[in-house]
Amino acid sequence: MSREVRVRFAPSPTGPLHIGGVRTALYNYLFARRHGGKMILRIEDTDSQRFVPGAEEYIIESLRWCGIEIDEGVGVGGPHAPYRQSERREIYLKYAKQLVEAGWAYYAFDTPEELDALRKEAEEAGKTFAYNYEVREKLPTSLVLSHDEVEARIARGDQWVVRFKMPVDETVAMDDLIRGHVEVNTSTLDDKVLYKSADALPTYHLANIVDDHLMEISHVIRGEEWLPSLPLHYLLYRAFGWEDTRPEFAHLPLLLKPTGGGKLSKRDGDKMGFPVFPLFWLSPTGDTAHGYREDGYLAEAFINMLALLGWNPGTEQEIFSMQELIDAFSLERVSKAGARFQPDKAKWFNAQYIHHLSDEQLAPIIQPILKEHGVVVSDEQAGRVAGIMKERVTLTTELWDLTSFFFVAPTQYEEKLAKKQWKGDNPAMLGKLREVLASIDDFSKENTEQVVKPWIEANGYSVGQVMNTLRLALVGAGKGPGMYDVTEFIGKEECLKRIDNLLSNLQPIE
RNA sequence: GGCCCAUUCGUCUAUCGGUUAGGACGCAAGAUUUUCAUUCUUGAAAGAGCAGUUCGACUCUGCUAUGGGCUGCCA
Repeated sequence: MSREVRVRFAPSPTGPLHIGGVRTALYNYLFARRHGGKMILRIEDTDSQRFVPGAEEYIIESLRWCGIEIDEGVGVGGPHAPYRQSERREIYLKYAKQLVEAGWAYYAFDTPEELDALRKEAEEAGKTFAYNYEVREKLPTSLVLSHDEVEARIARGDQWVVRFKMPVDETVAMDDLIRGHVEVNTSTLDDKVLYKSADALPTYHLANIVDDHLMEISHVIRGEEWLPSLPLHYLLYRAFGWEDTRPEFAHLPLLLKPTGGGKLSKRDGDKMGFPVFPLFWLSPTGDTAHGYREDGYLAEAFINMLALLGWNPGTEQEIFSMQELIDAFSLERVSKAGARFQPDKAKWFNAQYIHHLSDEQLAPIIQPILKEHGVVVSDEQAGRVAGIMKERVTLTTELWDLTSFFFVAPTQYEEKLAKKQWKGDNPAMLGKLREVLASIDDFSKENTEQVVKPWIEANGYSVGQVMNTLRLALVGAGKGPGMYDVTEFIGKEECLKRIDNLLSNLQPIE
């Protein structure tokens, strides 16, 4: 009885995919994988006005980065190709006509300008204009025009649209996998446009139902903003006679702004200082937007964070690999209420992931950053440095500031630390420490510590005093790992050089 | 305005009629520490309101309030 699970992610290429869209794609993907089904990518480019070049490529690259694999669709092909709606035009016209012939839809000849005027008029009268059963027979449609007149108008090139003839006073009973049973009376609905002659393309509603049917989609998992059009979609399945294979629906809660009201929008990111897009975006008009990838997030952490925004496993586990998400995912555990997006939590997830990376995994992440700053070292060395510092990394973009002193001697000294350490006996003490270090042959951190520690005690210094003065010389600032990690990595020669630098370049404070 | 959806700590959430309402982020305090971090411990912090149903409601029902979505020849 249960058929093959086939889900689709169907974005419209009107700009970069934002994280709400990524989450929708992710839930579709998890559901498909969980049930051994197929994930389809369909591009819904039925709005010729809002098409943005590059958006489709951006969407595909984003999904790839996130690890969301497409089984069938744009970029991969498949048995139902083409998967771009603009390449399926003839299909929709045929179905639109079928609906008109069966009496489920009609031609309407109003112009957009005329409708705008009607809306304005209604608004001034304190009402809302709705193109519905109350007004459709007063407007120039095939419902009132003679057959010949309709034919003549079409033949002479008048612009027309096909509208759905919404039934009057009927209850549509629907079931949603997340929200349960929902009922709506059709009299509250209007006659939606299904097809427009102006660009010979369908609107979302028609294209969506036709393609989901043709592509044998079993489950439609999409954002809650589509819930209001679900009755229309149910009715369309009925009008086409496809009710027996109508997919099941699941409407996901929306992602809300971190503060204030409303759903997360594309502009929030730069305004509030966090990315709303997976990848950096450069629009054809030159506008740019931050992306998680370029801002230093790991795809796995990003996905983990997104997965838990609106879904939870019912256990206290928080860190999930993609495979673990697949194994644990179910639509029943998706919450109903909108989820406020929390940038801080995204950072926390990222830090967790970075902390658990091995030196070998860290190397390819830090290498490009080092190269950018002209540092050429082996993967082994790069990984080692990243490994030493990873516990204080939240975003990979911080890696350079955190590790630069391993490769580059300080050129200036942090005032706060200098004030605290570069006074009293400390300059003299550092001079003596230099001699001690100069006498050491094995600069491994264990050995250095073995030599220096007794020396500190024997001379009555405190560990903090010695280490922080040394830190001033080697790092130049009050940050970084244990000093023996630093001495070992930079080596004896560099170590002594940096001490000499400090000794000869900075006047003691006081 | 109309229609629809939702409502547990500041935020993400657990709970599916009987719990000291649990966890996580963030916040605060303490411990560790060689700086910065990390880590650990502890703490503050919640059932929108009002009626019902019930021996008993966070959980079920209704109303109100609040939030959100839709109301385009956009998706």
